[in-house]
Amino acid sequence: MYKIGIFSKMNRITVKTLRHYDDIGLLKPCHVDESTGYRYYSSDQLLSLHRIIALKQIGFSLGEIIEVMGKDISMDRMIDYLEGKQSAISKTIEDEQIKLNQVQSYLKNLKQEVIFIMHDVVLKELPEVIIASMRKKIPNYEAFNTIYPAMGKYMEEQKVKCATPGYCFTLYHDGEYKESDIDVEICEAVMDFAKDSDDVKFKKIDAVKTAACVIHQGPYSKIGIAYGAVMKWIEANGYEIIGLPRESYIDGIWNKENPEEWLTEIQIPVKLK
Amino acid sequence: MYKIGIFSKMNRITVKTLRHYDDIGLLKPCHVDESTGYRYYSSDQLLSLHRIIALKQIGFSLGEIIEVMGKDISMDRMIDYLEGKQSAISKTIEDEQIKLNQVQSYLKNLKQEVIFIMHDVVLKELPEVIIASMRKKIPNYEAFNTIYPAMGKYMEEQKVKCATPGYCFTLYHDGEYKESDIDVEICEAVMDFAKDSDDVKFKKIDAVKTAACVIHQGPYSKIGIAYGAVMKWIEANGYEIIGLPRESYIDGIWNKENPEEWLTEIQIPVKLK
DNA sequence: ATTGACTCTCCTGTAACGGTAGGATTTAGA
DNA sequence: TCTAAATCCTACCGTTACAGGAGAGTCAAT
Repeated sequence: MYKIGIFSKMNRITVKTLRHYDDIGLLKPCHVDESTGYRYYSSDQLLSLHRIIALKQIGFSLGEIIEVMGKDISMDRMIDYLEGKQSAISKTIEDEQIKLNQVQSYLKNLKQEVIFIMHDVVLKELPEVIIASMRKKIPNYEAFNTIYPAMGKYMEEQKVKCATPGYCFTLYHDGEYKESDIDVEICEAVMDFAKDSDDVKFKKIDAVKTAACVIHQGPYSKIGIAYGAVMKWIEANGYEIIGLPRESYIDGIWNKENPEEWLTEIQIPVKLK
Repeated sequence: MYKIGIFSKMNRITVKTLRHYDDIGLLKPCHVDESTGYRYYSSDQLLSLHRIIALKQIGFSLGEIIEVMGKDISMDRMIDYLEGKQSAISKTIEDEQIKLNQVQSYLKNLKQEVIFIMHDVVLKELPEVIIASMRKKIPNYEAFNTIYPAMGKYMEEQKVKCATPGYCFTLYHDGEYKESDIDVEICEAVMDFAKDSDDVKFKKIDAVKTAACVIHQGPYSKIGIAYGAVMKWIEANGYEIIGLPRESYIDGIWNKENPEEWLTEIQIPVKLK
């Protein structure tokens, strides 16, 4: 029969921890003095404690340890538990590996000192949405000024409600950068389907599990820098592009006078290579 | 100016989280209505939020994010931070890899069903201690009965105090298992140095950073099973032995009549290969 | 009897929110 | 214009596995 201090030293575990295990019912002392409340442990309990520590080392939570130690657990059940742990651990390793890549690409960027305005790349999910879309070949970028109003007008006529928050983006269908005859599709998230017109079509687009996103601040003429940053990031972090990039408009001519304040988010569907 | 709900949807982040960031001063809404307390965000803040999410994704704590975003942090400082993260992440990956190995070796054991009594292997540190030791060649295992009392007697004469908790163990110096002429060293942790005798020597032994430990319950004749279990574990988990195994006596003839209740801990200094 | 080493319970704090309660406000539809 | 639904607010508790500390009681040796 050992007092708590000595028992704690025998196992290189703190007194606090032993008391905690008592509190939660994981390891009750074999005897507690009624008048003083002193806890007394026996050497048998070293075995239990040993087991507890072993399970903790392989990532079991205390709750799980109570479960597997409390009742005589069947071997199959134990195997299930362990296999659960196995995949959980594998997952964390993968996740940490992804983080590590990201940190390293940040470091590389910072050290190269090429870009002073950092573009923070974030991975996020894009939900499924219903969109009104209009695909056109336009002669040049100026022509945006004509097609956006056209779609807006049609939607107003049809009393189509836009989604909240607004989500309005452009897809570029050309494989390459072009300055003329650009094949663009402008899209706006809506609440529900409506009648298609010759120009405006309604369709549902699937959710995107992972998209690499950056925000570009400033006029569209400088958006190339942001594109460059994401592309570099995607390359550096071992992802590949699996869909058309979206240019989502947050702030622009419609609500901000100063082009330096315009905000656009580039969203590129990706997956790990 | 967006209300919290819409702003949360724009970023796929919960309202709770935004309120939390407000509370801790990480991202204050650009305007708060004085009478209603309603929070209003501007699209500028998307940029900040984006950055916050990016930093979180690479493992920054909110506290750290406040630091790096609050004041204009120098690039060198940022590099320091990132390098810190880098090594932290590498460390977790290593640790998780170790866990994974352990889980897998458990699974292998369980599925083979060879051993029904599980031996839980625990890694722990062994502290530096001063010991009284007596190294002898003994003709057979029976002879332990003679040498232990001999050392005990000398220590009593010299009024040497044993350490608390008691730590008494045997080192086997033979490379191989032998049944006769066994080269053993019996050791007992003491409080301080004392005068050496011909037989009994005092010395300090270094701490062991990592030792693989199992507890064996039962008579010494069956301790081989426990040895087998640790050895197998060490092999399976990619460790190698870097010192003499210690057999530490917890319960034995001196306090338990029934040999089935005896407890012995095997401690083997190891390191990752 | 005193001192110092242990021990006890109880309370608070950690990180990053999630859940819920109870009440105020805004918006949409009738 | 009225009501109901949606949205918002603050405030408090719960999560994990303990650590730290306060204040008080206990034990062994001098």
